[in-house]
Amino acid sequence: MKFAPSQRYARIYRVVERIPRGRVATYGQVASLADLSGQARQVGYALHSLAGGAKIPWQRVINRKGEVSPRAEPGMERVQREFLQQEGIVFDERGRVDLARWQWHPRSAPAEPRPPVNRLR
DNA sequence: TGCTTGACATAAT
DNA sequence: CATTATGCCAAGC
Repeated sequence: MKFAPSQRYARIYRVVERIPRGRVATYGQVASLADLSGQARQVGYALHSLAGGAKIPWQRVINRKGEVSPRAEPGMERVQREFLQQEGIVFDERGRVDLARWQWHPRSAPAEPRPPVNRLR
């Protein structure tokens, strides 16, 4: 499905807003949920254009490897990690999040292949 | 207008 | 694992 540029960002923001506290989603996942599958890059671009005053929980979107994506401003990367840690998300010694454990799985989402969930902690 | 970049993802090597 | 190539498309120059 293709959408007008103006609607693309709106759809992305709508999805990101639904990510609950203490969970994360990947760029590709957000793209899919916004009916923009395959356009993960646009998600990052959309969030980049916020980077400031918005009420959108941009910090909950990370990349597929479970890491906070590197930015132009190195400081922001650290800020994002701290935000997530405040929400209770745990980073391993390599600075990565275990997606199997922390990734958001919306119930109404179209089936997406995911690894078995380890409910330890 | 056309070319290059970039908060990405995936498959191939 | 890491590197490379390709698809995506909005912004910036």
